[in-house]
Amino acid sequence: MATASGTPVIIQSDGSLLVDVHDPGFDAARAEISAFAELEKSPEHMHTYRLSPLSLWNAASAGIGSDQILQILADHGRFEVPDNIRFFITDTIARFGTICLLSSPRERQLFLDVPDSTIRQELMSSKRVSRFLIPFDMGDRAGFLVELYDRGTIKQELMELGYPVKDEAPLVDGEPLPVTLRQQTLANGEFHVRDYQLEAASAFHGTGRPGTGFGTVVMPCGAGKTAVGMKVMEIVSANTLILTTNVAAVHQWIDELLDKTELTAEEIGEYTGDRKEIRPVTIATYQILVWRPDKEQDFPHFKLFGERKWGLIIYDEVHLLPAPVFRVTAEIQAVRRLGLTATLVREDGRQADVFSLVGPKRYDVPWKELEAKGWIAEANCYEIRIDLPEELKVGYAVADKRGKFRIASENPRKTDIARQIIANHREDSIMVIGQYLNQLDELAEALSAPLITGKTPNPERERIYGAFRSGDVKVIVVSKVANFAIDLPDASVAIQVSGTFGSRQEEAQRLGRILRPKEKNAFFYSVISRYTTEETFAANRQKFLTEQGYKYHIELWDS
DNA sequence: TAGACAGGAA
DNA sequence: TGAAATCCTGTCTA
Repeated sequence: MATASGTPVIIQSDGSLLVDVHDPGFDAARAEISAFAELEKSPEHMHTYRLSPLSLWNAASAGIGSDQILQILADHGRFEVPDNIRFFITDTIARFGTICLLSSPRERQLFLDVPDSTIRQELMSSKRVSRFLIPFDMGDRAGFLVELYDRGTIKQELMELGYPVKDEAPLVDGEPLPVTLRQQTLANGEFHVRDYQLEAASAFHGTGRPGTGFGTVVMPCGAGKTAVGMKVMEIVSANTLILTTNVAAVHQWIDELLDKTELTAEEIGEYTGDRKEIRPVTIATYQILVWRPDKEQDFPHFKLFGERKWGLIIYDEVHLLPAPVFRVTAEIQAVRRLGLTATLVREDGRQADVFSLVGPKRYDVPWKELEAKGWIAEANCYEIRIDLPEELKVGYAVADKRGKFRIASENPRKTDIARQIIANHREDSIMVIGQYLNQLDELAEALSAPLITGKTPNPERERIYGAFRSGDVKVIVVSKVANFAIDLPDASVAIQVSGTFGSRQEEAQRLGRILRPKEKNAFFYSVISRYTTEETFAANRQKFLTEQGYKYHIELWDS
């Protein structure tokens, strides 16, 4: 048995990893095991990670082998790795690569290389998979022929069966288009792609190695995912389709491309509700793609994918990729695909589809590392727990689940707390974020701060943003627009008074909002009603940040 | 041609 | 679990 210090990980035979937060080896262990395990729970003393097939396959596709994983577990493990886990890891990792997709001598068909005859039989006896397969021997290799257009679907189906396909079939280059990054931008002077952004871009492209050129890059908000995208565009230098979540993001991509690449305005097209330009570089929203006149009909804008010979498709915020777009994505597996995201977690559980159809995780960088290097601000996270006022307690007790959450969220004492926090940050720009419009109305009134919601007309928003940016206004109150609006100015303090039911994404995004002014420390306060359902959901929301190494300071305040 | 607004969708 | 925001299209007005 190893020594007591520096061995924070307890590996259990159910596939969970318990990690002791107080062990001196905690930080080192967390950094290493997060490459192949997902954080499940993170209460104060003991964090739980889980080994899943997907978490292991992401590691495998990044070139991490089972020997290396077992070594890491041996190094940090307090006890020996249970036998079944040892087998689970070796077997699971070995599955990645047992089936490969290669080019075949036949035009319009690919070769599925399945060396193991038992697996070949298993595939043939599966109804869902066998209809795509034509038994075929390529030289001395046994396997199947697959139609080119089934490339994505077959990967999806095999993943379902527990066989992630290593896709090494060639990609098409698309219509060439020279893309050159500027050293000197029009707006801000010098422009350098940061070292980690370069690493991400080359991890994605792998200098043309088979099996690369598609995949996902995971990076926090504010770390410059756009720069990674532009670097990849430069490497690929072909017609590019960029898909984003909203019109503001479309405009931001266009502005960035004009500012930081030699592309001209004539080469860049906007494909949204407003305009339908299709140019060598085209930026579209997901929503226009999934729009259709009615449920019976097909998606008319899917034709965008066939309008040009795209050499690269960039999926911005790939964790929000709508389900129907997966269908098209399945059909365009020969095109290079880059997914960009701050988190691979999808609340709809379609992580496996992202893996199969966009590609495995090629690169991620821990927030804490960027913070240490000074690229994003240092964050202090506080959870402040307050009591429900006596007069609301009875109402709370008799309310149903959603009623409880709402009462707890709208706890009127939060106003006072917000006021106190603001008083402690006289010099800072402060954003108060919440989810219920009534509550925000009252808060804005009480704090005499401007309020921005979805209904706020654009000119009004601009005016408030301007005042906030210049420092004339120190405090603004914002609704869920904060989750979407990318033109929102930076703040260094955020006070969250209510949030969505346990959405990890949302918490991450909101913290990301305040990490940008890197010369200042950032403060993130989450105000929670004590002894209510809100505590449970808040705990879930925090999971993602704890996974990234942030520590929440929990404080009890009474007003 | 641009905007404002209503209605539906996911 | 529910509320809110967004986007798209179509229509009307100037």
